[in-house]
Amino acid sequence: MSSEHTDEAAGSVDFIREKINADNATGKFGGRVQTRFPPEPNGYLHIGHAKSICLNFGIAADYDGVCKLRFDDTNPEAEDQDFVDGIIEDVAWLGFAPDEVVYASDYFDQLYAWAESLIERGLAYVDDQDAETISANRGGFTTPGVDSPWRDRTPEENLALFRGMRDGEFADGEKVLRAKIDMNHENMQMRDPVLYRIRRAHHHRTGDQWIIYPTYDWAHGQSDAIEAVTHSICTLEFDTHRPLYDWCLEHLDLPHETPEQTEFARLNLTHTVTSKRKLKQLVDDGVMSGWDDALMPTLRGVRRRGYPAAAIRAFMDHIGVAKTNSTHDIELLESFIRTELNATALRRMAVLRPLKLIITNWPDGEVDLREAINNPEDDSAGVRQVPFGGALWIEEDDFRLDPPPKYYRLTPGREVRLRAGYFVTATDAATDADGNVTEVYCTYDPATAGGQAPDGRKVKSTIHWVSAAHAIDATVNLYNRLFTDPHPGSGGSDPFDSLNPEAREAVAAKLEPALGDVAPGQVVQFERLGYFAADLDDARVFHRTVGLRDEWANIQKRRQNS
RNA sequence: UGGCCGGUAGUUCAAUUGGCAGAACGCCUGAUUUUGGUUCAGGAGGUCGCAGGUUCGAUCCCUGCCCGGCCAGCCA
Repeated sequence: MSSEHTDEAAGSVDFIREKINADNATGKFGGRVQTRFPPEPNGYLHIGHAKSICLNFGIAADYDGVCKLRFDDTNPEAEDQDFVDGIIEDVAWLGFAPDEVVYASDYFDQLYAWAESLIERGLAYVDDQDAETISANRGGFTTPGVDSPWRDRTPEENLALFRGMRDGEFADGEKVLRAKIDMNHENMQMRDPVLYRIRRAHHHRTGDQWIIYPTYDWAHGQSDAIEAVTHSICTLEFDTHRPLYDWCLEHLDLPHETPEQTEFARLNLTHTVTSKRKLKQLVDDGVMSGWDDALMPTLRGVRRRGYPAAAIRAFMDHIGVAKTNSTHDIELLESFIRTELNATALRRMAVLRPLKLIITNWPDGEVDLREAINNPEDDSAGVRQVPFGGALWIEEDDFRLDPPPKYYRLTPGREVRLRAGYFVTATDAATDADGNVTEVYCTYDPATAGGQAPDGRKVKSTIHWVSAAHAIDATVNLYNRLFTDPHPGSGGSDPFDSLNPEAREAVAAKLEPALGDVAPGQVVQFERLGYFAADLDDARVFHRTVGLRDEWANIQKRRQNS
């Protein structure tokens, strides 16, 4: 069986695995473990779903069990095949292989048959009240509900009516099938919940075969039971549905042991939203170019953005699972992204805000090839040649006419290292009418080729550069927090009020020639700047995955605050 | 307003029948470094939601209260 989560550190497993261990100890499911990941195909998966995916597939792997991907497609109105295909893709991208891809709609026949059996047992009835009336008669938290006038129809009458619903004898919304439980139950879910409704909508899989569709409550537990799921793991908001989940299964003849539902807290992240509804709105409103916009917290979005699947998995492993409502700092996720990318990403040089640096004593027209290390964390990544000349692009930020305290970079009279190149000393700078630096002049020391002085003298900093004569032009998309509020929508506010107007910025960057060569989606480190992903479709576009930790930024922030 | 679920460093999670409150990320200091990155060493940071009670001893057990989340769709 497994190592990582079961025996490694007894007592440090999460409460769900603890429960599974307990079930295995009593032989409740004969030692069998089966889970499922059950998305509704009405949108694409987001980072919050990744927690559930890792949990369900992770548990199955840990216990040598089974985990299927099941589409909860009981509401045809919002669902479609594109979402199904996208979700299958996303799960695979995250690194999981479902034992099988199944659909709640596969079980429509069985679900229907079970509904008839419930009717025969006098436990369900057809209600003629309309939706508003049903809602009004449900009562409130402190007031009892009111029985429907149709609650006591005979099984025969109910059966005939239910078949009529199925056969198209009634209009949409004219009748529903309800469980007959208790209109006075303290749990609102138990006040005769709706089991079937009439909806003349085209279903992405069953087409027009059905005009009645089961509700979540009538479909979910039964689907679990049909598939022989043992541990049905869902999010906290289904907690009040658990008695209903159990009630349904209790009154049917099941092919397997009764599955048990366990709820855990969904993943929230600061400065973003993990709600399909809100993400859909961002797409519909045109704030995002699509579900796969690199700013979207969707799996497709973060993939375009360059988040490695392995880093997401490591993050999910780290945060664990509990019942405490929680919002993780998005910085924690980013630290996992950096850890993964630091080990794997090739280093390259790119200048995001180019400033011309002229080496005044460089031999006219000469081009030098400098050897640069591809990844200091990984010797096997090798080296590359980078062309060097008398005119270079350097980062605007790397030169100051008037350096603030603790500024180590280029400034008149100071010597710095050009990475893998030479030591240079700034001599002068040209400025425009507003005093902005337009060009910097320097001299280089030919004896420092490769970046080291034979006399052993040191420099305080190393800066990156790109040869002006060889630079590739590219668009680099910089991203900031999607929402300025760490908790968008907190305190009853409209989450969209805190949409960050500066969430994206595109700059015209200069890249070293080797960057002409990256594969679509490949993530590289632009030295001293961060990790950047080549766009999936356009080789001349890069997306900032995440910046490097930036101590200089911290120093400046501190100075500002003091 | 009733019920259910929660409340432990800034954040998220740990703490094996009641026994000196820990980790990760973030922050700070130092070392290393041809990335102000990485790595390494150290540091600051807690009224265990509050108040009572039981006990030699309570984050843990009991009672009351406070705060947060969820539930009154023919969404899932």
